[in-house]
Amino acid sequence: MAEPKTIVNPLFLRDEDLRQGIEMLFFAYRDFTARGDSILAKQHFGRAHHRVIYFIGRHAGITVSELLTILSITKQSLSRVLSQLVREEYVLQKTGTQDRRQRLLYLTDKGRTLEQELTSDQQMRLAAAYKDAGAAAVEGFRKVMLGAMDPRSRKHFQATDK
Amino acid sequence: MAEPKTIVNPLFLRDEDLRQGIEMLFFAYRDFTARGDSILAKQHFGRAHHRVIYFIGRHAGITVSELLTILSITKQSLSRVLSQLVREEYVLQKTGTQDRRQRLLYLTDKGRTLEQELTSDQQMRLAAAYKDAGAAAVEGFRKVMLGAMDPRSRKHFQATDK
DNA sequence: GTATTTAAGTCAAGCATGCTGACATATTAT
DNA sequence: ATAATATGTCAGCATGCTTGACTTAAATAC
Repeated sequence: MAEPKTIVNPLFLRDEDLRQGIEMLFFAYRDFTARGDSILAKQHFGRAHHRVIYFIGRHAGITVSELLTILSITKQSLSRVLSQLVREEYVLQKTGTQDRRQRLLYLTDKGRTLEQELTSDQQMRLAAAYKDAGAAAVEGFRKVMLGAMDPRSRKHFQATDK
Repeated sequence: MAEPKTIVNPLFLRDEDLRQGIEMLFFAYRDFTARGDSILAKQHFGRAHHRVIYFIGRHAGITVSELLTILSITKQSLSRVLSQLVREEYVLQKTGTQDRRQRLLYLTDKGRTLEQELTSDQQMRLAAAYKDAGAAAVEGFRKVMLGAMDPRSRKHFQATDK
């Protein structure tokens, strides 16, 4: 306690404060995704399936390459997950009309049902946190989260904003 | 667009608002960990090594079972990572004095150097986000994050608080 | 109209992270 | 002496991500 061991303190923020922030991200993200993981495990799916289903649900008609960009993974990684979801009829592919090379992705009814099950759990969890924290806190949460992500990710929240 | 497809709207929070929150967690967490992942990949380590090094650095002398509790993984999963870190001299094990069954874990100098490299990147990132957002926003961020995690995780931030 | 680029898919191999189950050893507690 | 606890280990399995090398079909450029 006598000697501060960190000289790196650029903004009057203590090492301790920043470590708490780091840990909050770790614990919140882990706990936030745990329930979905266990739902998915029952149908032999993983978190990757959740992300794919989520973003197809969010952006119906998204192309494969757009999805790759959002997820920042390789097409080989996506391929295994996506082809499983198509094979088991959670996702439907339609050939693009403008560009017939594209495969536009949509959720089937079955896919939408699963998406809702997964997403609504996270929504309820977040809604409860938002409610407890209050509107001002939510605005602060959004500001910090936007600041913590890459500018490239931040763009997802600009056009989509209310 | 005529039919609202989500009836679940318990707190006057729109589906859209909650989805943005979900996505913010996804993007922020991913971007937040990406740099560390790439540093670790160079020494053939992964994110699991980071977490172990981080929490040993944070709680010098932590026991294996305490570490397992924090990380919420099995001892078999930890074992692989931990024994690597011990073998490559990032982590040092000392037999407990009170209970000689325990292995108290400490970072070596080499471990502390790596820990600093990994953590300082995240600290700088978070410090910048905190600074841009302002003190009130940081308090809001903390409130929401605490609300989003499990009560069990929340406990980590109670005793440790300023 | 041929050549190039682009969108998507596939095969193969490799590594990291997690899991379950089954034991083994040393030490502490009853 | 026996039981419980802390730690470690072996084996096997699923998942998720990677790089690299190709293929096919369609659009675009020259």
